[in-house]
Formats: sequence, C-alpha cells, structure tokens
Amino acid sequence: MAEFDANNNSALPLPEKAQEKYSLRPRASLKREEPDEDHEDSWKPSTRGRSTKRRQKPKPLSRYRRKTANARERSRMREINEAFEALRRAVPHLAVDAHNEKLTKITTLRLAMKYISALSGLLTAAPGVQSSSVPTTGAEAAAAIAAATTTICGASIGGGGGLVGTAAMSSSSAPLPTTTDHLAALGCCLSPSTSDDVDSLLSEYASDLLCGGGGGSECSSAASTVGFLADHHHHHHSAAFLHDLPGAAATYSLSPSSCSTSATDIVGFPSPLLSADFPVDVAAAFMPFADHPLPPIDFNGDPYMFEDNFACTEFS
DNA sequence: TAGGCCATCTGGTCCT
DNA sequence: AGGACCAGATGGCCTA
Repeated sequence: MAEFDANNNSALPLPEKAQEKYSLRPRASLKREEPDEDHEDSWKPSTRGRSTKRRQKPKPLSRYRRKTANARERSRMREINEAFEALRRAVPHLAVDAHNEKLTKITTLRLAMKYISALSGLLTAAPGVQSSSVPTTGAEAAAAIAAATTTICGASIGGGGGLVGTAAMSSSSAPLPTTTDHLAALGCCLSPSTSDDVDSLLSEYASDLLCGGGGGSECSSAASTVGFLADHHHHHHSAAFLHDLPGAAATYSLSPSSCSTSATDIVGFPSPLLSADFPVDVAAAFMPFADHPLPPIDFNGDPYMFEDNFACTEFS
C-alpha cells in the first residue's frame, strides 16, 4: 500500500513523466536570456530536440487569432476568479472587509491552507478517537466531515438537540449548512480568554464533530458547547454585535431547554459564512496552546497577523 | 507618491 | 492547427 503524508498525498515520487507534466515550465524570459549566438535566427524549439534542425520562429498571431486568444484568456481568468470567489466564501476570514475590502487572492490561498490544516488537526487530534477512525483518504475525510455535519445539523433538525433549526434551516428547499457553516457559526461566538478555556471548549467540540452518531449525549454535548460559546460570547462582546450581523436572527437558534449550560438567550448565528471576527477566534482555538493568555482578538484586520501568531502545518 | 493588487494583452510552450 | 496554460509586461485603481 502506498504511503501518504500528512496531507494525504502519496509519499512516492511522481514518475518522471508526471513530474515533467505537473512542474512549472521554465519561464520563457529565462530562456530568452540565455546566450544565443545569432540573435533572432538562432531561435529553436526549446525541448525534445531530437532534431537538430532549426525551426522557424512562429509568427505572431493574426489579428483575428490574437483577439480570440485574448478572449479565451479573459474567460479563463474569469473562471479562476470565480473559483477564488467560491474559496473566499468557503474560508472563514477576518473582518478585513469592514471597509468593503475583500481578501486578496494570495490571502485567500493562505487562509485556505491554514483552515484546512486546522480542520485536519481537529479531525485527527480529538481525544479518545480511535486511530482507525482517523481519515486517511480524501473520501474518508469527506465522509468524516459529512458525518460531523450530520451529527450537529441532523440532530438539530430532529428537534432533540440543542440546536434548533428555524424555518430557514429546516425548510426542505434550503440546503443544510455545511460543517464549515457550523464552524463559522460557532467560531463567530468563540472568544476564549485563556488557553484552558480554549482547550476544554475545543476538546468538547472536537468530540462532537467526531462522534458521528447524533442524538442523545452527543446532542447535549453539542448543545452545551454552543451554550458555552453563546454564554461566553456575552461576556466578551456586546450583544448588539449579533443583532448587527446580516441575517443573524434567522438562521440558528439555541434551545435553552435542552442546553445544560447557562445559555439563557436565544442567540442568532449568521449564515452563510460571514467575515465577522470568526477566523481569529477559530485560529485561537486551533493554535497550539501556550501557558499564557491568548493574544488579543483584534488583529486590526491584518490577515498576516494570522501567520505571525499561529503556527500551522505547512503544506508542501 | 510609492507600493500593492488586479485585469488585460501578449508570446512561449505544451497537448490533443 | 488550435486551444490551454503560464508568466512577463503594462497600466489603472486604491490606500497609506
């Protein structure tokens, strides 16, 4: 069986052909900078030079072909940008858009890497998890995440859990929130003040994510986690914060009766993903816990503080 | 004004 | 041959 690294990629080296295919091609400019004896005339195909015959330098494209090539390039870039947009929506991010700024592409990629890393850590580092249940393939990971989503979200809709779906959530036409939504919803209310807070909170939430069953104790555990978060939130932020969030009131509500902790308010969570200080808080939850209080939550909207303050697994 | 980010154009290279 | 992908060049816009 092939070995896989921490990122679930095969540790075996790619075949030479594949390496060639997937590695970056040499830059044309570098090629151009190579010494060439007789200027333009010395142009030859750069690779696979089985033939020593010089080939004619290709002519510039005709105006028509240049136009169509440009159009194709624009549409290609548009697709890439749409993918970036989807990624921006999927990755929880700082409130850098407080002034209508959006994440840059490079920031989006960096956050995505860290977010994936954090989620992987959550899945693999939960206490009491059997090693056999740790996902080792993409499919298993997807199943684990789906199960985690079902655990929280499915139990909620069942009515026995701590999270109670509202009309928006339980409507058959509305898609179920993803695990990411849940993390975002929870994370936006998470503002632990000590590493112990984070530790206990995270371990509880992590086991909820991984329990896979739903109902019963898992539900109350999830409820208490949410209750804790909600309650905790109230000690650290103005309640008005939640009401200011778009759509905050509609999507989730916490059922006090099924919650074992002191969540006494109906708390709305925003959906879909929002930018309001979620990632900082979740990052705080995922950071390697130190013996000192967590850093202040406010990063002044600087996503790179993320990088400076939290060690995450590097993706190779 | 400098620097960052982005869209677009363009030519080179690879693939089908 | 033509499309896809890539990277360099360039100019516009915005912010500190």
